[in-house]
Amino acid sequence: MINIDVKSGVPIYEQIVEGIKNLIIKNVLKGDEKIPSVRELGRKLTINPNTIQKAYRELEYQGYIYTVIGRGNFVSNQSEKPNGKKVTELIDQAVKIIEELRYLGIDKREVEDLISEIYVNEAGE
Amino acid sequence: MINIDVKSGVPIYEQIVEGIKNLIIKNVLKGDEKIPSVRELGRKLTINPNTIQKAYRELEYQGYIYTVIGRGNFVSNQSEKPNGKKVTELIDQAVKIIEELRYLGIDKREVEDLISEIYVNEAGE
Amino acid sequence: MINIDVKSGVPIYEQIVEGIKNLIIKNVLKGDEKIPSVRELGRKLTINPNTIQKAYRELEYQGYIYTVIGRGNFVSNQSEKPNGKKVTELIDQAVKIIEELRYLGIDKREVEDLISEIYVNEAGE
Amino acid sequence: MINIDVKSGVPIYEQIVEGIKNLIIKNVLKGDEKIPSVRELGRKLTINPNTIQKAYRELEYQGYIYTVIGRGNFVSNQSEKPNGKKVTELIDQAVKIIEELRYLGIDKREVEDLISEIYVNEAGE
DNA sequence: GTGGTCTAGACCACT
DNA sequence: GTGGTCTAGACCACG
Repeated sequence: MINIDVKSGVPIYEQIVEGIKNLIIKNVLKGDEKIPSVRELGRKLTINPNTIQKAYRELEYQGYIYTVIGRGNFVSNQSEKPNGKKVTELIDQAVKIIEELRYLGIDKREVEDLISEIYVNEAGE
Repeated sequence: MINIDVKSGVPIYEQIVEGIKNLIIKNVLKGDEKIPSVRELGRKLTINPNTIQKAYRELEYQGYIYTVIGRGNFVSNQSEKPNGKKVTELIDQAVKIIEELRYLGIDKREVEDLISEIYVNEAGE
Repeated sequence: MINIDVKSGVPIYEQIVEGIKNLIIKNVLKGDEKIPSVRELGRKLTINPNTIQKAYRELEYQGYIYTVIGRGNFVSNQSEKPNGKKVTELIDQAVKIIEELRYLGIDKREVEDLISEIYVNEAGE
Repeated sequence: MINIDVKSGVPIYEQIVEGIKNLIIKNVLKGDEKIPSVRELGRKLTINPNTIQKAYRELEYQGYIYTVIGRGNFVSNQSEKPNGKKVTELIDQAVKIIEELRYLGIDKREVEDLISEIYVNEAGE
């Protein structure tokens, strides 16, 4: 379910963070669902469990999962996540990227189409 | 014109890349305009010229500036920039961020307003 | 009467210790009063009796309850509790926390108000 | 400057966090001052640098230090620290401890004396 | 079996 | 030289 590219230069733990976050955002992993144990995922991806754990700890800090010692890691319920600062940061990032796209000749229409595609399933959740 | 924050955790050379790129995108620095020499910028920002050099090499690689040996570094003309891969990457990044914003409860309208703000000056350039 | 939050990261047995200790301190559970059996509390909180057992052993070690084999667990009388080391430890903890509060800008007045609130019912007990 | 007790049961990295935090709170380490590198402190305390780093990362999360890659770790300026949630948590902890002290027979006067001792140097900073 | 901590040792990126 | 990442392997606490 998660693809790791060790040659990409992106830290492995970060790829795992992005991968799991993506599964949560796409609603493949749902609230209170158990995610693989550090050892299990380590075996599957042939990655050291410590690296997985670093990823899981980061996900916990960001509010996407919670840990129950002795039982495993679970997806947080969205409603419990604190937003605020996080949203502001994301918006700043989005603005920077869209400004660059604009500079490179992508016009408003194309960007709006992108947005529409992302929000297309809005009713369906 | 460029603000460096050593405490941010972002590598200094990368902050310089982003800073200059931003000036180019915002059209403060125009095509074929000369940008400061590595030594000059190093003095101004009290940063090691090697770090500036690294940033300039990265900007050149990304197609934002070109170097004339013995004369200095200059802003590329937009038309000369290769798009393709770069645009695709940026779009991927944008999609990921907007998906996350959507997950965090930001609705379509708010994102569209953002886009409109960025593209507001489109005619005027 | 005791709230367990498995997501908090605090071991469950420790939450039970704190919960019961709190009921004793707040005088909800009084000296020589019987507390629920490990099985009974386990059923109520849907927690493994072994975990409750561990909590009770810890409470007994700390002097808050005593066990009569075959009869159950009972709240100790305050006068029977050994102080000394325990009090010293608690004071050390309190000092550390208040020093940190001071560093974070909380002034003496605010801390004193806190104390007053806690000791407000002193006469009435 | 920091005493580590490997037999205490308290994780080493946590003892380091507490130790450094204490030096900062007591103003022994001042704003923007460099703290020992992970390797240096590791050598001094004969502890693995990875463990030191874990402690430093935690201190960074808590806002007590900041890291400049390639240069080292530095004490944050107090004014830059965000408070809010942290203060509330500390107050909750303080209340619990003082309630327990009260139960164990420590009277209001003794606790107030403690506060006065902690705040005695207030003018001197 | 689960996560949490720790060590030893290695390699890389940043300045 | 500094921090950042990663591995391999070990031991402990929790439930």
